[in-house]
Amino acid sequence: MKKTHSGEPLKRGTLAKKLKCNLETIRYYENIGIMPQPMRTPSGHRLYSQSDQERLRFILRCRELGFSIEELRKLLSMVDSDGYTCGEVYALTQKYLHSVTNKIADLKKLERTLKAISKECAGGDTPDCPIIEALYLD
Amino acid sequence: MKKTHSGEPLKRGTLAKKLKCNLETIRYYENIGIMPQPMRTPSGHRLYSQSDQERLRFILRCRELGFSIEELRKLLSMVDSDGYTCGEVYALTQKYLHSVTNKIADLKKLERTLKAISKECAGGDTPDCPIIEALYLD
DNA sequence: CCTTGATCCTGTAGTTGCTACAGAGTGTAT
DNA sequence: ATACACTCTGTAGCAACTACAGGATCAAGG
Repeated sequence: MKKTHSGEPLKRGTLAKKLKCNLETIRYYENIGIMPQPMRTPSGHRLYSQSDQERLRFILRCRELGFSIEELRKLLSMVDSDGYTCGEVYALTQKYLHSVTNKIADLKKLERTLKAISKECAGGDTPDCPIIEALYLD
Repeated sequence: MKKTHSGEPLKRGTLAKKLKCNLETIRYYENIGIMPQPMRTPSGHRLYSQSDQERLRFILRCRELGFSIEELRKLLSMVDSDGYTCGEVYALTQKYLHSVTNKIADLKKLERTLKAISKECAGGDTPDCPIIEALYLD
């Protein structure tokens, strides 16, 4: 058992466990170019530095917040160029926030519809369910 | 120009236009077995009967409501067996309604987070955006 | 030192729910 | 007759992963 100092480079599996993501996801992010090619041990195993780890955490957080990979790419290119301004990031975030707000509205409408069509139906043993009818008929 | 009586079987393209879905989607639903194999003209063109049309509309509506294909399969198998009870349909609907309600809650949380991290940021010309920092740092 | 089992490597195929082609065969309007 | 729209088939592509196969390498126990 090796003692792990924090700040030490980690292998793929260890990093995946630490950040609670799938092992293959990390390689996937490398393939699509949003994670850098990490250092390798002499035998070819990947080694993720502290800053690699931070970048992955950033990516995972953004994904968790629901940013698409393309939106993430934009965000990352701002970060990478180090030439972003607050305004640019704000604009991207607001645009995304907007889509989230819209999605909520859509889902609420859907919720209302589902509640409405299932209200008639107490869930008894009878066939001729009003839910099916609501969906099936004109 | 041929006069179209309502109730007449339609070809794929016409049905797609009528129900406002993509042409290929109909064939896809046939391939995965949720639409029946329709009649064919002597030369092999698909012809959709009135009941085919109703079934497709049912499918499209359920999809629009966000039911997954698997959930839809269950719903359809109930309809097809004609042996469903109100209770079964109700259970499926409630389960799905639950997932919708959860999704709304998740998105609202996300909305709050996005608003919170973008509040600090007025959108000026300065680098060092608090949004990036909120996502990047520990 | 050697073996065993965990971990790593690569490339590729599968997932969901479509959508879009290519290349060939029809249908229809003028 | 010819042009053009439509249809047919199988297959490939999309997002964003996830899972595999078949092989190399590493770490720990005996």
